[in-house]
Amino acid sequence: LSYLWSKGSVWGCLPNFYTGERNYSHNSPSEFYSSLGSEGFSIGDTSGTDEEDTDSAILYGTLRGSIVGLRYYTGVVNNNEMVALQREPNNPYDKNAVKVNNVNGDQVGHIKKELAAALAGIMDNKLAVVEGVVPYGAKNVFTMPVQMSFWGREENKEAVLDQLKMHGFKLAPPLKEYGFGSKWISGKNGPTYSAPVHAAVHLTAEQLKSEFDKLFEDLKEDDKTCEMEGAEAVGTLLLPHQKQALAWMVSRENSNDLPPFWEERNNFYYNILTNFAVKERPKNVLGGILADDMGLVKIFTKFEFFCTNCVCASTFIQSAEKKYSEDNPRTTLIICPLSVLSNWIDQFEQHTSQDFHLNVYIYYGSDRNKDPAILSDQDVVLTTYNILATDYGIRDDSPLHKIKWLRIVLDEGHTIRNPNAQQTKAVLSLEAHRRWVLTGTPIQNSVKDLWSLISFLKLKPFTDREWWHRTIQRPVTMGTPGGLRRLQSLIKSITLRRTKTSKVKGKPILELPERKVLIQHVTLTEEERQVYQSVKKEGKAAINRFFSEGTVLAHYADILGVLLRLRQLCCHPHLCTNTSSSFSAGNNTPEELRQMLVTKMKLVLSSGSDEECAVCLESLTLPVITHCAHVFCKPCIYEVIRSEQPNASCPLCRNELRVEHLVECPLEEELDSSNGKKDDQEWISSSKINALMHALIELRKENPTTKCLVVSQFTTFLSLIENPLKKSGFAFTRLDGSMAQKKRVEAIQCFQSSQAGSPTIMLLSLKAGGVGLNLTAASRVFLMDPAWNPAAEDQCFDRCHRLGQKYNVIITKFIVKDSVEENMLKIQNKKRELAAGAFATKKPSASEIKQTKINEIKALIDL
DNA sequence: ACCGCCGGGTGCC
DNA sequence: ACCGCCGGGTGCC
Repeated sequence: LSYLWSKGSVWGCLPNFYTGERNYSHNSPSEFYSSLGSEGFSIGDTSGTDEEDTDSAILYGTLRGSIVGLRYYTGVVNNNEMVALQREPNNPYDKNAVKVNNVNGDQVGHIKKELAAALAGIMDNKLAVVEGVVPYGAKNVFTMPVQMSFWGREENKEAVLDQLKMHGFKLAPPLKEYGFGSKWISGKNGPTYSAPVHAAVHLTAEQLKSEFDKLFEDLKEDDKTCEMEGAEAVGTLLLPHQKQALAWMVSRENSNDLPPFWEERNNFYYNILTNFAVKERPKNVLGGILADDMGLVKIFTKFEFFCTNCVCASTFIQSAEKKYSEDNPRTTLIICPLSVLSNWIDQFEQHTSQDFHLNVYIYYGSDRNKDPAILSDQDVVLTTYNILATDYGIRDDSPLHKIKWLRIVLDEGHTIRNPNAQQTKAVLSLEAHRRWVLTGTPIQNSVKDLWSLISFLKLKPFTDREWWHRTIQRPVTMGTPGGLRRLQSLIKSITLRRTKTSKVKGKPILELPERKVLIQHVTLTEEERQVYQSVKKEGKAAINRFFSEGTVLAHYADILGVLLRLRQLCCHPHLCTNTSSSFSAGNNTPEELRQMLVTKMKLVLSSGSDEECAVCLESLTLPVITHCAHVFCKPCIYEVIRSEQPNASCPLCRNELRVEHLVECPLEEELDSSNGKKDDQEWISSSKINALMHALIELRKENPTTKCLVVSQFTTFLSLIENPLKKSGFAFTRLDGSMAQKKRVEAIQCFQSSQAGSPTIMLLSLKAGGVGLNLTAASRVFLMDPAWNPAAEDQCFDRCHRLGQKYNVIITKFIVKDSVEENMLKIQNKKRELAAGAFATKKPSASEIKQTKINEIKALIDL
């Protein structure tokens, strides 16, 4: 039958199939694996094809086949061992070739050609994923049997069965025990049935979520309760749970244990999930995951750890006599989001003493030194995910990828949870002896989120997505018995989890005072209301027009602009100075067009709406704007253009896309929406300022030493608030994103001081500083304007509601009645519900994200 | 004998 | 591979 196949006559209905002209790429098994159902997928495509949706795959059935040509290859397998089936379209003898690899990636043989002819089309068209297990006969010299399972989406099932039938094959119903343990049900297929059953019952999202919550909390931490003193060189006192963490981390870095799921059996090392065996002892991860939601503890612990283990491992302090080399590197690479970079810098500065000094190089900014020799001569190199991805992605000159590091620390490690994001690829291709992940939320949406982290830790065999998926992810999401237990034992062996509610020896490690959130409604004056209503009326009319024209997405930036102006008007009339609307789309000069696009991009970036890149679905790396006014990461959109050439189109609106049309954001400028300050304008108050001042003065009467944070997203608003603070004699300080590092540290120290006369108020911009920012001197927070994302608010509140807070924390949110702010509160609540119930639900596609945003816009402006 | 049968050479895709 | 397949040697009983 195979000749029919290769002539393509049977497949006339499938375009571009086996014409012999197509360029096949050598997909690795994992690439193939992850791309199930993704052929033809394009972002923004609403046809329903879902990227990488391996979760919804069902088992079509199984088929027994044979692996031939064993004697030509070195790869060996055991009975019941899993094998990977991989297409080999460029095989000179048979373009249908399917090769068989063992878990280690060594080739075992090929699928017999008649069967390969049937599989090739199924695999190339991604109609099904075919997985193999060698049931027995592993010692055979020339051939061995292989039990294959076919997985795919429901709608492809018929096509798969048809194609197999055409080649004279028929699937047998699934074997229940497939892929688990060694209990194989006979080698015979028995009678065949026309309708294979689905393999397992799915857990409900709720069940999964509760199982998952338990996953981390149930860990028996017997081995994680030894304490260890910090190195003398670091003269900081450690709390008991910090000492425990330190001891655990040091032991992890010097671990001799077998990695999880490996056992020693008569001089071989067996992986009990895949049944793979090797002679050499598999290395354990030297490192692990610190899933710790206590920002401060985290900062200190990681620093203490760093220094202490440098001493313990004799890799640093006594290093003067030691020769560094590729095998004995010196440098720890720390990668973090930009928002916490300054915390790390602070930490290193604060802990530098005469006795203990680290060479820290901050690999950031356009003048960063790209000489690998310089970098590998540091003790610490600090950089951000964006810098790493930029170096790695666009030009091919990433010095960070030319060095084998002593240790890599990923701060906020969940940043890399998307395996397709540039940042993730850049991180996964770094080399190091020891690896750490710091994250408060190792699992954000589903088990999938863990793969990048596990892969980063180089835990075999999970670095290959096929084995991760077959042994962990699918058993968990399909609710296969034991699946969760597997995941739990994996997590347990490499993770230290401490939360605010964790207990050590029966005692909570942290007892935090209460935290209360109050909402204070504010009514605008008649005058303010008039301005607000007129701007709203105008904006609503424009947005209505966009809806009726169907151009909402094209005017996304304009709409954010309208909402921004309304939010500003709720705070103070002077915030809304940039009233020049960009609705006009006349015949502009290229320079005017460029300026307009830059303005739009800045608007999107500064609107506080947490824009994501629709390609990688992460926050924007090196934002660029297209001619159609959509903003993406530069590496992401370049990739889109490259892969779709010569005629690339915008992932969001399908308009023409060209590299030369992309406009970059002028870098590192302060992205404040309220530019063009008008200092000459006479100061006036506003309803919100009045409400704030009233509250502050009342508070001062009650207790003059109480310290407050006054938080806003608009730094200009903070400036306007300075005036009445001065007039009423308040001592205050200020912290916002535009301040130089030194000034920030000063402001924080000054505010945290308990000395008489120290400032009682800090004007704080919502996103200033990262998780590590410690403002526990404050026990009151006034949030002047609501944020789009409730998590941003919570993170801000946690800056004072954390270890070290002695008083109950009261947070007051000012919300203007009958305004966009009230609607924002509703959306916040929805987001909270969504976040709580979102576990195991599918990640929304780019178009779904935009649709959600459109719905939000409607709700916000009362449409 | 344009067969059958024998036994040696050979062997993935 | 203790197979299948190939192609050369061979040929009544």
